[in-house]
Amino acid sequence: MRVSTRFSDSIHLLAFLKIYADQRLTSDLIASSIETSPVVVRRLMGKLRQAGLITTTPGSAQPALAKPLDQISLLTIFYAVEGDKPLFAVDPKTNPDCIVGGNIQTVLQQYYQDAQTAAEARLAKTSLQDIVDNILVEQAKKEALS
Amino acid sequence: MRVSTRFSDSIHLLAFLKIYADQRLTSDLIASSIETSPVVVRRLMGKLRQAGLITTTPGSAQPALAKPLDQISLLTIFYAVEGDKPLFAVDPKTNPDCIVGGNIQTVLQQYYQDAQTAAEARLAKTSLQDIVDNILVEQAKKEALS
DNA sequence: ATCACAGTAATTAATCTAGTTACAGGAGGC
DNA sequence: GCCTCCTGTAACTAGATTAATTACTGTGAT
Repeated sequence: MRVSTRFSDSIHLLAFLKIYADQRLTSDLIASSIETSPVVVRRLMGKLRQAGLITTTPGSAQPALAKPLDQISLLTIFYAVEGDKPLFAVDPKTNPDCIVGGNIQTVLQQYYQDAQTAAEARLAKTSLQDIVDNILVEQAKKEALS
Repeated sequence: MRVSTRFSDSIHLLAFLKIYADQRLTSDLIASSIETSPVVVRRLMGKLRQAGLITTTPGSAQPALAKPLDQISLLTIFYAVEGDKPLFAVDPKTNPDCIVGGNIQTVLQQYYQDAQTAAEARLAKTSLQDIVDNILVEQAKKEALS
């Protein structure tokens, strides 16, 4: 698994805050939707809070989105919870006395960065609003069938 | 680390086969350039052979590229050694009875795939020829300075 | 004061990667 | 044939990362 489910779970969490805004948003309730533990949820919320995406109140179950949905992109969320690690890793330890080993890192770095940037540009195009909209559409489809 | 150094090391290995084609290409020699063990090199070569990128002879140190350099893209190599796993993981276990948990996987799947496809398109644009050319250019720069 | 909850550290278990050891079998020289 | 060097692989080990769990401190509301 390349990128941990932290990213996926964080999107889930933020969408949950919006769609169930009328509920008491305890970490327990959120955890039951993600099917994880409340501690994992609180840790995720900690990262999202540090990134300025949500506000929380210690002791009180009232997390809230800090920005409008359409101003939170998937890329913003990605950086909040996973952004410190590159998607593609360059082997940092190769033989500097070899023509290949001595130059491969420099060469790969640029191509890897290009590929990562292309993926990030895609993530930047999608907002949490798109995610929430799509979730509601999918839900409506299900209900139409039942 | 998202993508293991297998990818990076495989590119290294293939470039090495080209640049040092005049040497006895034992797994030991290649390993000394990547700074890993000969077994790791032979395992990588196994995957590259299965993918049709190189030919090898059991018992004899003569691995060779199976295609022209410009017909091997970074994407081909990526698939050969890492291609079975997505770059972004969707949490497979969420609560189906929740509007978010029940639909998030379907929704994220598409966006994740788009991001991965964008990265892959970038990798497809670069060939092993580009890598080898760049390595030789970098090496020439170093030699010019000394 | 009490109760429900957030925030967070520490530990555990599962998974993945890379490295190592070990060994079976092919290639080629003698 | 036999010896040596090599590939191909399996099995095991060590380290890193993730997610889950336990346990605790401290806040907010009643």
